[in-house]
Amino acid sequence: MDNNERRKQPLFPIGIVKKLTSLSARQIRYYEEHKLIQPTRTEGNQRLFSFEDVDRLLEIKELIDQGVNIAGIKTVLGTIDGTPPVADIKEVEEKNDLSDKELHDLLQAHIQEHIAKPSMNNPLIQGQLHRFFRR
DNA sequence: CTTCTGACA
DNA sequence: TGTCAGAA
Repeated sequence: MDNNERRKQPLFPIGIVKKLTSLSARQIRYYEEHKLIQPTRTEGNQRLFSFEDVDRLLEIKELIDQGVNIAGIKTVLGTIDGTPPVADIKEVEEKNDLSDKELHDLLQAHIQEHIAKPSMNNPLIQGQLHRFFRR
């Protein structure tokens, strides 16, 4: 059993994750709905999070604290089921109040043309995010 | 007692 | 996002 496997092991319930991330259960469930994380379930339908999930939630929290909204977070971290991180977001510079879908579609179109490096934490991205994805 | 889903004075 | 209800 390698370390990567350990990181994916479903281990803790939402109560523990709340303490580990300082996020509310409401937020944690909300981020799951938006495919930012993918905790497994127990037989009783209870969520079980892995170290990997906690790490992602920590990254999400950082962005939330920086004032980045869901759309912005998806742009930086990408979703669990596909959407990779994006780098260039100049295209949305003027548009500041896009809905998640509009922004998603706009970014997807952009990705088609300028295939960017899926960097988990591109300094250039984070530096501009607060300007384009302010709540 | 803890967590889950759905809903909104 | 918080919080309440009703169920598991």
